[in-house]
Amino acid sequence: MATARTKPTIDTIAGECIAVRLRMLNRAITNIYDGALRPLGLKVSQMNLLVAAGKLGVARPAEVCERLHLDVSTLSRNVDRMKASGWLEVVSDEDGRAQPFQLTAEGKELLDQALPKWKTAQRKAKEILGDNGAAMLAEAISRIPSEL
Amino acid sequence: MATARTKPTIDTIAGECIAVRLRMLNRAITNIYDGALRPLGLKVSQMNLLVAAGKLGVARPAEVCERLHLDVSTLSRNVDRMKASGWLEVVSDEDGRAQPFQLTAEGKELLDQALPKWKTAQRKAKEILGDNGAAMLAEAISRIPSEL
DNA sequence: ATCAGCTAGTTGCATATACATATATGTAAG
DNA sequence: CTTACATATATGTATATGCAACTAGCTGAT
Repeated sequence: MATARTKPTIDTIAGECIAVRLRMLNRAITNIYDGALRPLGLKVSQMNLLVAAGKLGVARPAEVCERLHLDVSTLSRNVDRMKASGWLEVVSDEDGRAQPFQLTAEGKELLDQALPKWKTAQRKAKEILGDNGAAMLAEAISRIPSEL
Repeated sequence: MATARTKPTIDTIAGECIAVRLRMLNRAITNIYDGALRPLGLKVSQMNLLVAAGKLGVARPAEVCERLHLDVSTLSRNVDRMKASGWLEVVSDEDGRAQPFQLTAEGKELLDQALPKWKTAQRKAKEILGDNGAAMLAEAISRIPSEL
């Protein structure tokens, strides 16, 4: 049953686990942005994709996934919903397998409307993370091993 | 259409958004732990609850949620699955509304088996976050406003 | 021209997450 | 005691996430 060993196991993980803390912080921060964006019917995960599409102009799913460390199947369905909302549209491509997408005019407008809401959330997030925290995030991301 | 304003909006959010970065890091780190724990049929979110239950002895859902900044409805269903797996069990309580839970012997054993897998993942996570990053997480969490 | 293998996305399945709402129980005011 | 309110948890609905398996289209070697 190994019960005797369990207590130290619990203490070790509870006291040190990075995943537990990072996930907790992620929930709290995500809720702040989602709350701010809710009047627009937009979630921060979706705003993220609007920005990525805007940044790339024509966005290839595989490229977006690599940049965002996001599974392609996740992106596929998130893009579906956003196409249904009229914020993204597929662009035709030589390669018959490709499904590159871009912002629609509606998507652009939504992004502009999101900016003030985002600023409010961003300010709150900065209060929690501090300047060090924000800088650390960027550094840590640069150290994520690229897939394979 | 506000298209002229869209470009600066995109650049501002893409360059600075804390949520985008935190969520990206969260995905990457969560995948590391989930990958390490997969042979046990355990996810890091569930390990988190095993540890919380172990730490509290008898865990009241509301208390767990407050500590972990987790919605009660989320916890409710996560605990359901873990009861079904035989890792958690409900404890009887005076208050008829309460559904406090605790680790089963099986849950304790699973935690012990998880420890070496966790250590592997924790080492990889530390390489990404660094000591500063790990310390920052704890500080940031302490600054999350309590609900209400 | 063909077939084997690679690449790009999608679909099946399961879990995690949260808001809104519902249910059940406890508690206090009268 | 009954009613009104508060508390603890569960349920309805929707999105996000990732692994496995699948489909469709491209490419190169024979």
